[in-house]
Amino acid sequence: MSFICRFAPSPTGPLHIGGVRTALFNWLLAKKNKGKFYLRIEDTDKERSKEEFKKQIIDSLGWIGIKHDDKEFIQSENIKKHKQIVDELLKQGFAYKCYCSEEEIKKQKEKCKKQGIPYVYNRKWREPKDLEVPKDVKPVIRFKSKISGETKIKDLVQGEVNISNSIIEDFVILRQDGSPTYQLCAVVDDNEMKITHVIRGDDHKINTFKQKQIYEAMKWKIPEFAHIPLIHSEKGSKLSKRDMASTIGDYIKKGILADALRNYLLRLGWAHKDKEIFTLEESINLFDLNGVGKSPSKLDLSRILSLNEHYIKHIDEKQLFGLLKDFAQNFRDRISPSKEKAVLQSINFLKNKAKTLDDIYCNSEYIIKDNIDIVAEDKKLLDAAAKKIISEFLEKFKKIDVPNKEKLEEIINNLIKKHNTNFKGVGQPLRIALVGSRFGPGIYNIILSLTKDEVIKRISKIN
RNA sequence: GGUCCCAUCGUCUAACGGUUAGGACAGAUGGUUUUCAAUCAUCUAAUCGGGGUUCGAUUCCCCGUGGGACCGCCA
Repeated sequence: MSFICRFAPSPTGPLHIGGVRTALFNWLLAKKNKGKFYLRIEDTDKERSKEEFKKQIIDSLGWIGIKHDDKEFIQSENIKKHKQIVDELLKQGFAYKCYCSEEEIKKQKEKCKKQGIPYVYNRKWREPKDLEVPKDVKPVIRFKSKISGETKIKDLVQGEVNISNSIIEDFVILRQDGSPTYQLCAVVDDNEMKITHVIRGDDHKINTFKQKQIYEAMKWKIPEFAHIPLIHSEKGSKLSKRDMASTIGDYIKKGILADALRNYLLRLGWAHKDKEIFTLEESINLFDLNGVGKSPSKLDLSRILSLNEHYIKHIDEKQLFGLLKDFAQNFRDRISPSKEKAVLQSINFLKNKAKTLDDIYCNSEYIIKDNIDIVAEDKKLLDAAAKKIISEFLEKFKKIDVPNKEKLEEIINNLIKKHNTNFKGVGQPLRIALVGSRFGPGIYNIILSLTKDEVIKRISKIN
C-alpha cells in the first residue's frame, strides 16, 4: 500500500507549533510506511502570502528534522490547472456563475443576523431561469452542493462523521477576480499529487464535506482523511500567533533542543503506553493514528523544559557544545575561540544544572566573560574574615605549579582547620570571587575550569 | 445562534466491560550534598452530573452540563 501525505501551510505568518505537529505526524507516517511526504505552500491568498514566511516554514521544519520529499509544491504555480477544473465543473453542471454583488451578499448576511438565523447563501443563481444577468457585476463561480441527503466521512482519527447536506452552502470556487479558492485548489492539488492520506488539523473537518463533493463530481479517488485535535493555548482556545511561545523561533530562542520539542510534540495528543522518551527512530516505528486522541491538548512549558533537560543530559557533549556555541552566537554573545576549550571541558558539570541552552550559557558565563560582576547582595558576604581566608588561599594557590583537585583540597582543608570553619566558610567567598555569585558549580570545578592566572586575577581583585 | 467534535489527577496521558484507576510533568515532604541545581525516597491529586444496558461500567447508549472547532470571494 502506498502512503503519500503532505503538509500544506499557507505562508501568511510564521508557522506555529500546531502546524509543526501536524507536519510531524504526516512525516512520521510517511517514514514509517516508506511513503512520501510533500510540502505544499498554499499561497493563493496573494494579499497575505509572503516569501519570507515560506522560507520560515521550511526552516522551522528543517530545524526539527523534517525534510520534505522532492521540491516544495507551490500552489499558485498550478493555477492553470485549477481554472481548468473550474471550467470542467461548470461545463458538467456541477458549478454555476453567481452574479450576486458583494453588497447583496452583505445585506443578506445582515438580515440573517437580525433575524438570528444562520446565513447560508440563498442559491439564487443556481437556477437562473428568470433572472437577468447584470452587466456591471462580474460573477463568481459557485459549486453546486447537494441539497438533500447526508455526506459521510470515515475519519481515521475522528471515526465516522456525517452531516446533513443542506447545511453545506454553494461555496465559491472561483473569485470575482478569476482566482480559484482554497476549497478547489486543495482538492485539485491533492489529486494531482496523488495524496493518499490527508492528515490535518481538526479545524479543517467541515471543509472535508465540501471537498468530498468535488472529488465525487470529478470522479476522482477520495483519499483517507485524519483530523487531529488542535493544540490549545494555556487559556484553552485554538493557538494563535498572538500566544506567547507559539512559533518554533520562540523555542529556539529559549534554548530548546530540536529533539526535545519533537518528543514533546509527539506526545501531545498521542501516546504509546507509558513511554515518555522516544528517539527519532522509535517515533517513526511506533507512531500510528490509532494512538491519536480526539480531544485537544494544552501547551505545557514546564513539560517541554523537563524533556529538554533530559536531552541536554543525554546527548553527546561535543554535540551539545556545538549547539551551545550556535545558541550563544545567535542570541547571546559569541564564545571567543580562546574560551571554547575551557567551556567544552566543563560542559559536563555546566549542563547538570540546566534546563535550556540559555541556562548552560549563563552557567558558563564566568568562563566566557573576562570581567565578572559580583551580585550586590553577595558582595556583602565578603566581609573581613572572608577576605582574609581567600587571601590566604591565594598565597597558597600561587605556589602550586599545576592546580589539581588533590592540591586544592589540601589547601582548603587546611584553611578550614586553621579558621575553625566549615567548607562553606571557604567555598562561599571563593565562589563569589570567582563566579560573582554565591550560586554556581562546585568550587573545585570552578577553579579547574579557569586558568591559574585568571583565578589569581579574580581573587586579587577582591582585596 | 446553527452544525459538528470532545470530556480520566492542575497538565500530558494509560487502562480498547472486571486494575487498590497506572505513568510522566508540576506540587509537597524528607535523605544526601559544598551553595544553587541534580539525585534518591515518600506523599498529595482524577474517571463532569444524571439516567439506562450489564453479574459488572472510566470504557457501551441517552439526556444534561462544560469546553472547543467551523459557520469568508482566508487557508
